[in-house]
Amino acid sequence: MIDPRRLRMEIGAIAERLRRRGIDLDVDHYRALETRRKHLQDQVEGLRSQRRQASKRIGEAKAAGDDIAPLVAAVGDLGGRLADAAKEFDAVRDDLDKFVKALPNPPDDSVPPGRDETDNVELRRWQEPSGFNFEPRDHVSLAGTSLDLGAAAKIAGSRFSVLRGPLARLHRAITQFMIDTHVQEHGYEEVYVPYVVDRHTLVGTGQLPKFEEDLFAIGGERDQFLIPTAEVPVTNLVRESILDADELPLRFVAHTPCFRSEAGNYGKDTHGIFRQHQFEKVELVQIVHPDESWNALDELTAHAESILRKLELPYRAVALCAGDLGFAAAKTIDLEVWLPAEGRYREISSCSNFLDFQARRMLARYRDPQSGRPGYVHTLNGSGLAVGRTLIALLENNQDGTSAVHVPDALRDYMGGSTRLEL
RNA sequence: GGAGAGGUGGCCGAGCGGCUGAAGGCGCUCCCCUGCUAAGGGAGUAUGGGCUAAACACCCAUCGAGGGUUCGAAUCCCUCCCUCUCCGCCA
Repeated sequence: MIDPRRLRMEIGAIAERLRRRGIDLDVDHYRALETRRKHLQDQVEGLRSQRRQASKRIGEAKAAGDDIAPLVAAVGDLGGRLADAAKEFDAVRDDLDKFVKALPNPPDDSVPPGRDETDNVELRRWQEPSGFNFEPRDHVSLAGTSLDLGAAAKIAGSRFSVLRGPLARLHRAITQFMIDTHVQEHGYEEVYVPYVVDRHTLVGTGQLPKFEEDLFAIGGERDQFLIPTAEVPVTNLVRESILDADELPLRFVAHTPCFRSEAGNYGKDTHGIFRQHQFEKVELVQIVHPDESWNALDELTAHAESILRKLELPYRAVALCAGDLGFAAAKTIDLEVWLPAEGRYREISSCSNFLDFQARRMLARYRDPQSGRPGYVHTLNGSGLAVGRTLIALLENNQDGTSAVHVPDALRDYMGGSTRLEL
């Protein structure tokens, strides 16, 4: 959430920055709401103050044994006027709140301009894709009977998958390897969290109120949703709290399934398991001091990159342009892995700095030891990595023209010592 | 799912419908005293919002959440949520 005070004072500048995202902020609408808010708040608080004084006097008169009837009469319809004004004020405040909560995070100045992914800027590459002296097969072909999309469709519908035997094991091995690496080498604390969250939690990280159609609602009596990413429950761990400055940074790693309805993505990536309604992800989340978040973004991105390197997967890092940025992010670095069958790089991790945007929504603060006052923390997260997509990348990059794929050294211990996976 | 108890400030814990943003204690911060330690004395110590260039002051809100009664609600009524104990069921 954008700081309401800054919005009030520098709406023009903020509108300018949001324009980089392709957002046209309705400044007049905002100003009108804000003017009414100011007026009504003044009125409501004034009336409440009056009521308080009057009630206090009645109390004192009563204690003194005086007749309170005239005093009560003098209050008149103050209660009624207050109720009317309060109702109006609440409505305006709710409108304003909705308006502000629907505004995305303004891009950081370092974010490249552009409208969509074609304007993203490549930052670096690691290992050029190795050529094959045969036509590379895609992951569906390589997986063979270990990937049963038909069975998944039968029991759940499209965009779900069933993995069997060696493929299921590889999927699990990848997950364990990633968690262990982040815990042992990068200093993250492993957390296990609910896969179901309530509305309030999703507002905290920014999925709601704007993107409800992308989520899986539990339905029935319960106003709950399946998590679209571990970011949601894990970041909300610090919701409505004031942390000691020396507790920071908090670094969490969580492995969870992720559920996305992705209503707007029909017809996109329909082949194989690249884009699914349910997928697994190992997620990195950091809660940091506001001075540290840009450093933390570099570090977190490097942590995710180290997984790709250990798995010997060619990748590149890309800075998302302003128009391609997610709602809550001030800046995002995507990691894209090389997929030989597609002959291009595809997203496998997305590392973002949200600054205080989520913290403000969540009321996640820390105590500044200097001033003694609470300040908002900064939050970050990144996939480290998406498990299903890592699986795809491993199959496709490690094929050798046979029915088997090579298992990288990093995974060998997790695969019972196997160097090759027979599919 | 059934029965009961309870949700108050960082924690513990009071709180006749009015003077309670909230007693008291603990903790924490600062100061004094003390030749060290222990003890002691004093002051301070919620969050959000408004106002402000900003701060102070001031104003408003908040005692699980939401409604209601009342001139006035932490205190009364209703609904919901959560925690704990016992029983049942169960990975």
